[in-house]
Amino acid sequence: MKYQLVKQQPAELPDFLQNLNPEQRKAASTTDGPLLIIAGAGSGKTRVVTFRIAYLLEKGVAPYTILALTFTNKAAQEMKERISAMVGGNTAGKVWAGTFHSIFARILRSEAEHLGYSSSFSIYDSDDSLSVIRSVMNTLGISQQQVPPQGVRSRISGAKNQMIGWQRYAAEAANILEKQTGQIYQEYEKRLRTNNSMDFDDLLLNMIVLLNNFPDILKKYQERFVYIHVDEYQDTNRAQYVAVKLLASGHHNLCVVGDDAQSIYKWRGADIRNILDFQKDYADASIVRLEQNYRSTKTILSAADSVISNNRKQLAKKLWTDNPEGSKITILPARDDREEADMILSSVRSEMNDNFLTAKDFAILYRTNAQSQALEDALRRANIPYTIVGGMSFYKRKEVKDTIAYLRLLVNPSDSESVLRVVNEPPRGLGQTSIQHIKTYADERNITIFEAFEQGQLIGSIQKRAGQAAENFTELVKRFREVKDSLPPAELAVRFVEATGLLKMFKDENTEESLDRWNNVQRLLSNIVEMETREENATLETFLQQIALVSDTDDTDMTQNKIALMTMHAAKGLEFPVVFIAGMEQGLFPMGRAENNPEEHEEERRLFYVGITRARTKLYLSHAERRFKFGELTYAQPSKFIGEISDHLIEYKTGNSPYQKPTPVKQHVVRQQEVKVTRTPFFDDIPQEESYSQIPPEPLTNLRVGLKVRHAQFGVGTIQALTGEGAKAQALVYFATVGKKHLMLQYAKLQPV
DNA sequence: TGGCCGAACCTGGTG
DNA sequence: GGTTCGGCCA
Repeated sequence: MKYQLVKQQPAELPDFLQNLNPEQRKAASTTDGPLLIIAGAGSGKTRVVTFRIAYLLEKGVAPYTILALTFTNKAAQEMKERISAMVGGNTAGKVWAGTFHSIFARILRSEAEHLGYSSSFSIYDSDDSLSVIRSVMNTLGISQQQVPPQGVRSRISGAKNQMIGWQRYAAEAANILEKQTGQIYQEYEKRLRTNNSMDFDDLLLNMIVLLNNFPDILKKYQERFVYIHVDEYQDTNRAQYVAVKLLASGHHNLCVVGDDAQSIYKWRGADIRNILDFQKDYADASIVRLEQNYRSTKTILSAADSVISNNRKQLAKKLWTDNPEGSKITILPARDDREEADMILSSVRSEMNDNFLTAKDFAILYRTNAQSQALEDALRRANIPYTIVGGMSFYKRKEVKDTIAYLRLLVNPSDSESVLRVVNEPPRGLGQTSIQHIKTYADERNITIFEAFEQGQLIGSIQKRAGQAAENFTELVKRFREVKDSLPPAELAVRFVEATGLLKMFKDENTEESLDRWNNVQRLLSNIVEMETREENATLETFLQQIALVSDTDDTDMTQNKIALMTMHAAKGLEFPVVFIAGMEQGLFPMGRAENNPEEHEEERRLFYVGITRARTKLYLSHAERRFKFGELTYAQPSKFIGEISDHLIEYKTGNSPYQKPTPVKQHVVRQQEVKVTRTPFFDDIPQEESYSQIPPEPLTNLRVGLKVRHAQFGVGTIQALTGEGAKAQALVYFATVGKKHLMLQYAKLQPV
């Protein structure tokens, strides 16, 4: 069988393709024409795509004619690194590999004039969009109580992802809410235009407008991108689908990779039909199925399979593995979120000791970011290193956003959002009233806010002092705009931010919080310095574009020896030896609102499938009888998803918690399955501190499992386990030279390295 | 104008 | 539990 396949393939296939299995090899070497790779979880998808690109490069294809689109920066990063490792950084660096948003932003940046933007357009993130929407609603006199701005934003974004403009949206509006949304949508678009700004959705939409309206440009990019790859194709939305189709209709060499079972982004417009209908769209498409899983044990894979088989819509495929049976899936039933965290930690501890694992071998996954709190507390108390992927983003902090807004002012004078954001930060004596008058003044004369500020003293409706303050502000910005191109970006940014008084304000306030903010601003500024050393022709514009498109999911360093905490969404594409999925409860996972909606319910199930298949050797599922939500104690039943896993794959860890069952809480307000009480009664009843912790105390040394240490005789090794106390304390250390050694700490004198 | 306080929202996930 | 917004007062 193997022989025959080798014979079928032309002999000139490079050696490195021999490292792939027959299907993988077929996928990597089928370079011409449309190709659909259905890649099950853990089937070596990224490997195949990178091998394919390496193969193309090997064949002499020019790197800058290869386009690879991903959804996350992380995926793009990984792809670039792997290609680099195979063909060298020089060639790899020229491949167009990046997220849809970043690649399109790059193209739009250079073609901006065609669309009536300047190339220094700002990119608004969802918070920026939201504040524009709020401001629009104020102008239109639409109450934010009656019409939640968040909902407006998601409806507008949804429309944009379906490529529905405000005209059509307004025309098709079926109820008052949609009519109002249409109104806001129209004004919102106008604002972004005059601000010379695009939101995330515009990056996709404007790309399509560009390709549709300018045949020359379409031709240019169709010719440039000879080989196009799209990762996670099941997650593409309408706009992405159309853009890809336009680009690929030149050379028809479109390779899409995806797994319908891992489609978890319907809520942001992903259309699963894009992958289901690929063969209809591209009649001559080849299809390759990657069904061998190299990641997980048979147990984990069967569990994933038994869960996903409850979904109806699926592409035919059957994952299998040669990996061992592995141990059963362990359920951790906890009384509350705190005990859940402790049970997870004690499992971490015993896995570390029994199987010589270190922190980086573990991931704790959850449905909502809010769940990280209890887990973090426990990890901190136990002194176990951890890292949070995603969550409250550094770039979403107020002080960081303010700094970014200041920097945007230097490059994009039309960006009124940014002007208004920082004009009184630090306080410059320009309150809401004055600003409202200046806005009116600007509207009447059809000038930008910034221009109105420049004429501050001429504005009759505001006080002299406010007018002066407005002018001073513009002077400050203009002073730095003038020197913008003669200073290196980092120096420009540092001096400008210094001059704004933002840093001084935080210093003067001198509270823990304000110093923290000061630090964050410094951290952002040092990012510019870093970029400057990394890229030769770095400008403030490129910096702003880069940070507009990064999320915190991306810049977490997963190589550090830390336990990773993240949502299951953020975990897609990753794998860990041991995975915990926390919060397996009805109403939390699956989420409450998915309960009565079959489609959403199936999406939740696919998310669970993604979560399960992150695990290589061991999976734990935990649930709590009650947990804090919005500062309130809520009760829930274990998730029905647990019941979808075949019984023989599961074992229960019995609740052997030494702490006493708390006295029943008084005054329940019962609604369906949930019981809510206020926080106080429950916590007053039980001792606050570690009395019920199952975690053994930390050894009193600076040594930790996972730590690299030097031994006089054996050299450098890694601590696999620590046992005993005082004079009996022992470490199990793995040395590259001599293998595992049990060492008495009082004699061995291990030095951390 | 700006600071303080309570109310109301939030948390469903990403670029 | 945190954050943001709006109202009230100095």
